[in-house]
Amino acid sequence: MILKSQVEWALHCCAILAGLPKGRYLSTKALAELHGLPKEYLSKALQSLSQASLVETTLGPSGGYRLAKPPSDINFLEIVEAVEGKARSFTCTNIRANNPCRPEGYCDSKPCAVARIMWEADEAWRDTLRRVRLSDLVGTLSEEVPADIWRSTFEWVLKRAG
Amino acid sequence: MILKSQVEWALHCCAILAGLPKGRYLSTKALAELHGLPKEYLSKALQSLSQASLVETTLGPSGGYRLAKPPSDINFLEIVEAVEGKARSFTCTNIRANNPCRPEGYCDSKPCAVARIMWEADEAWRDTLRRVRLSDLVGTLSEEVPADIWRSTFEWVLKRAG
DNA sequence: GAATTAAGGATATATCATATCCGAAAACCG
DNA sequence: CGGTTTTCGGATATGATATATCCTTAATTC
Ligand code: FES
Ligand code: FES
Repeated sequence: MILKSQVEWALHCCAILAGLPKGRYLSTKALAELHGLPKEYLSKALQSLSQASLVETTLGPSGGYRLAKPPSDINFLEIVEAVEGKARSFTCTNIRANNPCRPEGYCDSKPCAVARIMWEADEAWRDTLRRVRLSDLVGTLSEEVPADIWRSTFEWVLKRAG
Repeated sequence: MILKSQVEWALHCCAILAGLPKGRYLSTKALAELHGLPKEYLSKALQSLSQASLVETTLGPSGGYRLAKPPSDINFLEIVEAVEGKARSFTCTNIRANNPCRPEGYCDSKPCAVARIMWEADEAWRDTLRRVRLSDLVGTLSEEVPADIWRSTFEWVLKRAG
């Protein structure tokens, strides 16, 4: 069970977009160059964010992506689910129904106890991600990333933002 | 990100093994038949449990598997990790290092804030699984599974336990 | 000695992640 | 208007992993 690398890409891209001045857009090309990623494939991740209404786009030169909501209104789970899907990590194939001792046509009233526990763990994972806002991440990064790198990065970004 | 179906198989098999009388073994063949699973492939999952020292085996006719510890000493996480591996679900490929604004040879002092949050969520998932013991599962099942099915299942099992 | 079993290696297949390419439509710019 | 730049979606190729089967070996029972 391994998350796709798109998750890392999407989260980092959102962190950059969160630092854009109001109304400006940043292109896939710039985001790919900044993170050293394949432009075409990163584009798929950004499309997922777009379909989830987390980012807005505009076409043409000076086009690209910007956040659709303020960073304090976006949490980690939304971003992760946008690229990874909302499906639970554990899927029950109902193997208990294969028990030869069951009466013919017996129907379970509840989901299996095993599945319920696995889903509870899944929910704990989602809860943790739901509690972290994109603005929290930006706050942490601005403290931890050395000031000169932080500043020059956004200079680099602004030079390319349409 | 999806767990393998072996996880469901392993958990259900452990629940059955937990109900075996002390010292008895149950074969792969019986476990596969009881759950309607491919014997050869289920065998791989049981081998994983064996390598994790969760179950013990013996060869020959009347051989098979039994728990290596009492059900109250085995938690869900041990079983899940035995078949699924202990690797974290999020892997950081350190894309921040590709930032062209970084000074040559700059070295990060901490793991990336993004990765730390994803790992925290992963840990919440593991914590939930760690807190549920195999004996808890057996307790729940014995309450929820209709008494006649529960009883006839273990009669079925005992008939095949070596 | 014959039958049964777990263990492990080799292999085949299906599904999914990763990656690239192309054409269409929209926006900007001269 | 025409050329350029951009997102978007579809098609396709490749690699890794999950799923599944087969076969050999060694241990155990009878
Ligand atoms: S039958 Fe699917 S988890 Fe129990
Ligand atoms: S560089 Fe990997 S999560 Fe930030």
